[in-house]
Amino acid sequence: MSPDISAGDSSAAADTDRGTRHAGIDRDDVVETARRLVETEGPDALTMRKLANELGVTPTTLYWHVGKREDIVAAVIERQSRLMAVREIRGDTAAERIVNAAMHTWESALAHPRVTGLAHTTGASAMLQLPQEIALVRELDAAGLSGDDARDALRSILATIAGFLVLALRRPAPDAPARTSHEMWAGIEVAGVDETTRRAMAEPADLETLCRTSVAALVQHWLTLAR
Amino acid sequence: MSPDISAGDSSAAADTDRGTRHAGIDRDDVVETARRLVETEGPDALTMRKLANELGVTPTTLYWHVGKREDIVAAVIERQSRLMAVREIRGDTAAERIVNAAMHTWESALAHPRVTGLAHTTGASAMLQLPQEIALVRELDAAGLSGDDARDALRSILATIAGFLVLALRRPAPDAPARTSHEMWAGIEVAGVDETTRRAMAEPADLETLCRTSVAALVQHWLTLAR
DNA sequence: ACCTGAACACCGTTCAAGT
DNA sequence: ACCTGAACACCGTTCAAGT
Repeated sequence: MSPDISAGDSSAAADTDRGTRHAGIDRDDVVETARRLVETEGPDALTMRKLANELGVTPTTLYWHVGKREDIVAAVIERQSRLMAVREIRGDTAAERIVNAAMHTWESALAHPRVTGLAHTTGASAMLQLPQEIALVRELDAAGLSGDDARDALRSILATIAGFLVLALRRPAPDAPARTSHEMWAGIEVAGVDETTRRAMAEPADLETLCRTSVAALVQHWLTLAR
Repeated sequence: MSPDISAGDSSAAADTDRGTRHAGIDRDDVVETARRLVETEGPDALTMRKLANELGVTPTTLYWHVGKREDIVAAVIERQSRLMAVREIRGDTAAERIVNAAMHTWESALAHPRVTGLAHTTGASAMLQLPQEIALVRELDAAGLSGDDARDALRSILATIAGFLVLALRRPAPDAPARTSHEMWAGIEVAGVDETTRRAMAEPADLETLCRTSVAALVQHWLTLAR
């Protein structure tokens, strides 16, 4: 759509022979353009031809500068992880600070849903949120959790957040029927379950609140192992 | 690979004019063959041409009997969910029975990793595990959790299990580098983190044990709202 | 060193046509 | 009613060739 060929805000690499046989594109331009493409149009829009078109080059050029699509995806995620700043951690008690640090991964994921989705389908979410993960480990350590206990607590907390993120980032295809859990409960009859319970099941949950509550419960559990 | 054209154990639909212009295929054959294809070769192997080939027909025929690929996927998952029997729930206390019921979703997912993976990428995991979900709600109800509290407890528990399943089902491409969290921790230096902690982070976790522990902690939390 | 053109082996989907 | 053949608009990737 946008005829904007130049690759944005990278400081160096000015207009060296633009328009000649050399496009003047470097690896950084490819990765950043790919990242923007994902962020604005979603993971499916990241095709070699579309990306090449955006840069004003041929798909083959991408292979020379970066590599195959998988490599471009990895580079995009690594770049995005550096763009996501680690926010200041607040809280008076150790538990509060841990929950706060944990919810930072939730927030930064929701702030970039499409890149997060890409990372998720590629199995590279760990790479994307490594900085937040480190910050979280520091808080666990400060609370007296170290070694294997710290690792188990970390994995437990992050797995739970990841599970909620899957639910939160699911953008339903506008036509498709009954995919979410509460939609399915709306259309069934179940024996042995209270009717008010069944109706509650048919309502969507407040995922953010529920995620925080769940994480808090886990933190409370893991802190019993501290010191 | 296998030259087995006939579509297995569906009772009706015998050999009506096999080999003529009518292939004698019906909707059930398509869905079951698709399901087996996913189970043996994974979600990526489910292409219209490959599935048609397996059935000895043309891709277009699939559109007549079932519909587009998305429809076939939905039918496969719905069929698989009926194939997965709900196992008996054990446990002396209410908490034990809830954890046991919850872990049934973990086990049945791991028993069919490829179909689960397909359901996961399609956002249809809820459809796949609806029977186990209902069984779990019955246990929550029996423990004195009903209405909104039961719903929140259910979503919390299932999200956590889903998060762990994502980790457990991730089959790493044989070449790809450092994708998992512990692999990344092996290759970095971090200030402010204990060295023994860092080494612990570089070790993989026992996901099943950790999942059960986490679910148990959540159950303990939610049961405080019971009655 | 950097980039193009053409080609290969795939996809999902549609549509007219056959029996 | 059931199925085929041909075609369209896409994919990722490779490879020889150009400047």
